[in-house]
Parts: sequence; structure tokens; C-alpha cells
Amino acid sequence: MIRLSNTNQRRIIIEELRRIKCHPTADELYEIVRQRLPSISLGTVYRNLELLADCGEILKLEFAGRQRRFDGDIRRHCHLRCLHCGSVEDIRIPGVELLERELDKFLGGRIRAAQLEFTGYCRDCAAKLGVTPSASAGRSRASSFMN
Amino acid sequence: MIRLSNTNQRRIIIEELRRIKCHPTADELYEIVRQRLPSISLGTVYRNLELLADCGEILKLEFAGRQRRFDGDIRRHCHLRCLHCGSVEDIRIPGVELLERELDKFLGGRIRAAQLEFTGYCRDCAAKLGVTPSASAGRSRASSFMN
DNA sequence: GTGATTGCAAACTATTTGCAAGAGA
DNA sequence: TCTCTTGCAAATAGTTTGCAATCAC
Repeated sequence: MIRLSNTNQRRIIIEELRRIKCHPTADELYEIVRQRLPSISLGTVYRNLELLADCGEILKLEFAGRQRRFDGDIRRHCHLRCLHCGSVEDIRIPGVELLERELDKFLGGRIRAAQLEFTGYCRDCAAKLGVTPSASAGRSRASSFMN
Repeated sequence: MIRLSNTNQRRIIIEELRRIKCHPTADELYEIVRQRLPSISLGTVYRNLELLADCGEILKLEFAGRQRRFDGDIRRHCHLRCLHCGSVEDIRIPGVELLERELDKFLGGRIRAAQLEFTGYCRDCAAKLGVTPSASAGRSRASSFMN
């Protein structure tokens, strides 16, 4: 694994990405980091996010929308992408660990990773738009994990 | 559902996308369509692909930060995205139907869709790069579906 | 005829890159 | 010291948009 030198910029980028619980785009993170390091440039943020993702320090989320997003939490978990605002939310679904273990069995050879992704509505948009579990009735299990 | 008028450009775009079995980008499809309709513009291809995806006639494959791809086959299936060349390949994995049925149980409420995506190497790149099933040994099931 | 669609070109957005100056080991 | 990294700005890549002309119904 590549050893990255410990610059102020890089350290603060990691710190802020780990601290916030959302999944910011490069420019969102740039604005956040700028509050601690006003002279940092957007290019530096992009370069570091790329490097850090290559090293496995952070996660690059490419499945979603137009803009790339980043996640400071590299533990395996699922994401829900909002169809309305494009945000990405961590999602815990009971029983999904079993599915993931099944998925892992497919890894090997040409396949290096498998991911489980969900699309729907984030908490905020669901509330604003009046999305309710009854919107797709008949799938009663759904309501058990949505809150 | 929106009713789209039947223009020559639109018809040929759908026909060609359904005919080819890969997952072209807008400009790849533009080049293909141009062989039948030399005066078509790239903008028209973009506009139609967007509309057709909105209508559910085709599938839009979005990977943030890279090029969008389109799929004329809207039946449920998995994709393998190549880490080397960025191409997207349909992938058939025995047993995946069971996983998908399990995934469907999560749908409802805020969650509208679940998808299973794989990353790794396409057939061509795997051959070129010498990627072999033994690359991640110990996961013996893997070789059973890779060819 | 009227609204939808087209070709063209310019605009826009996200991301990457070249380069000289500066920081880290 | 010497390489890696930074800030800046320009470049690039992919996509979207405005507009006048044209087409489908």
C-alpha cells in the first residue's frame, strides 16, 4: 500500500469527512474544510479524495447521481440514494448481512466487489413529499425497518 | 405515462440500442445511429435517451464521475462494471435470482428499488491483464460461473 | 395549425491537469 | 535536499440548453 505524507490539508480532509455523517460531494467537503483552512483549493480536495479512496482510507461512491460522493466510514454498509434530492443515506436493513455473505461468495476471478444499493427517498424528502409505507402496500415487511 | 411522438430519430435510437448487446454511452450510440441517419445531432441522442429512460423504455446506468451508459434491455439483470476500461457487461450469476427475491422484500415505504452491482474486470481486460480466478484464492465457488 | 422535436452551437458542470512555489521527511 | 503536495487557473469531458427551423399528428 502507498504511504501518503501527512500534510495539514490531507489530515483535515480526513478528519472532516470522518466527522460528518453525511456523504458529501467534493465541493461540499471543500466548503466544510475551508472553514478550518480558508486557503485550501478545490483541486487539492479532489486530489486527496482520489488518493485516499485509492488507499482504502475512505469510500468513493460512484453509483449515485451525477456527482461523486465520499464516505468516511469504510465499514461495509448499504446506501439509499434519494430520487428527489440526490443525497445518500446510510441504511441498516435487518437481514441484509445474510445477503451480503451470499454476495461475497461470488467474489473471485474477474469479480472484485459486489454492492447492494437502494434508491428511494431520504427521510427529509419522504416527509416533505408525503411518502408513506402504504405507498406500495402489500409488502408488509417494509414498514418494519423504516422509521 | 407520457406519450412520445414517433420521430425517425427516436425510432432508430431505440432500434439500435435494442439491437446492440453492449451498454453504449451517448456518444457511442450517436456514432452507431449516425450510420443510418448521418445528419442526427448528439444533442438529439442525449435528449431522446433521457426521455426514453424517463418513460421506462430503456435503462440509464449512472456511475457518478464517469460516463453514463444506456441499456436497451429493461428486464431485471445484474451488471459488472470494468475497473479497467469502464465498460459494463451483463452478468448472469447462478443463484442471484434468490438474492433478488430477498431484496424485493425490502421494497416499500421510502425504498423504491434495490440493485445488485458488481465491479471487476470485463472479459477482454481480464484476459489482457492476466486476471485469473486464482487471484483471490480460497473462494472456490467463484470459478464456477466465470468463463 | 400547433405543439413537440430537431440540428446547431454555445453554455454549463464536474473533474482533471500543468506548473511554479512551498512543505514534509 | 529532493520528492511529494499545494494553489491557481486553464483545460477537459460529458451533458444540457436556447433558438429558429422543421416535423408529427
